[in-house]
Amino acid sequence: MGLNALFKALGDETRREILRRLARGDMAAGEIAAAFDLSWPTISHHLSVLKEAGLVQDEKKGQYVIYSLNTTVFQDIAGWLFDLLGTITERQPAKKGEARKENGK
Amino acid sequence: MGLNALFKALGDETRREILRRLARGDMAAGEIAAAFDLSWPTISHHLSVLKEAGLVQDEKKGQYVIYSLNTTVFQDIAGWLFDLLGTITERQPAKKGEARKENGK
DNA sequence: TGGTTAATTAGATTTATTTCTAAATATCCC
DNA sequence: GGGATATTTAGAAATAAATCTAATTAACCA
Repeated sequence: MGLNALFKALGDETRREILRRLARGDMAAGEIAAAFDLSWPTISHHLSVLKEAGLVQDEKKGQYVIYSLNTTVFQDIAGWLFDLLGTITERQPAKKGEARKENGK
Repeated sequence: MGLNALFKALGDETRREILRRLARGDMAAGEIAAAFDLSWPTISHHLSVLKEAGLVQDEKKGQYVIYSLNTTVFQDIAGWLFDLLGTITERQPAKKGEARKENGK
């Protein structure tokens, strides 16, 4: 369920904002939490969703947990996008006014 | 909430499969429903989610409702992706082993 | 060791989402 | 018009998601 978790993770404004901040540089969990008007456990939960989706990584550094963006999964998104757009361009465009009735298989 | 609806819509396997089929060509609602092991109302609901997100369009054609992919919103996804990746490349890479402690504002 | 700071886990609550069946609406055709 | 087909709307049930407070775990420090 890679793409599912990925898109679900991205379908939340708070999580996208976390990613935007991590794009500027790595941050500790508490530093991230402080940037939002939400409780720490809530942010902690969002971070775990992002981590499950492969969008971020974490690394324990003493008493801190440093989060960083994992850019490799963006290839999955791009790949999915290209697949879909590729499929579109493959099909022959019907002539204007021509009816399509076949639905292949 | 454009991106929110967009990513949420994409976070469902059934809906992504609908998009994949529409990428091959326009289809009537019933034709789509027939391709899945789900009830018509369920598919109808998924179609409305996709429509809300701007991923598909519909057009009434006699007694049929023909759905088609709306490719323009993919620019939104690509734009969001590029923004994020752009932000990453903007930041100067820290030298190996060097600690980052600033968090900009 | 004991206190303080950092972060997560547990458990509960509220709100969304997915899915169904049944009913309603719209269009076609005779 | 009236029946048949296509699709959506209504309403309900089950599951998942977002959020909170309280409690727990982990690491530092004096």
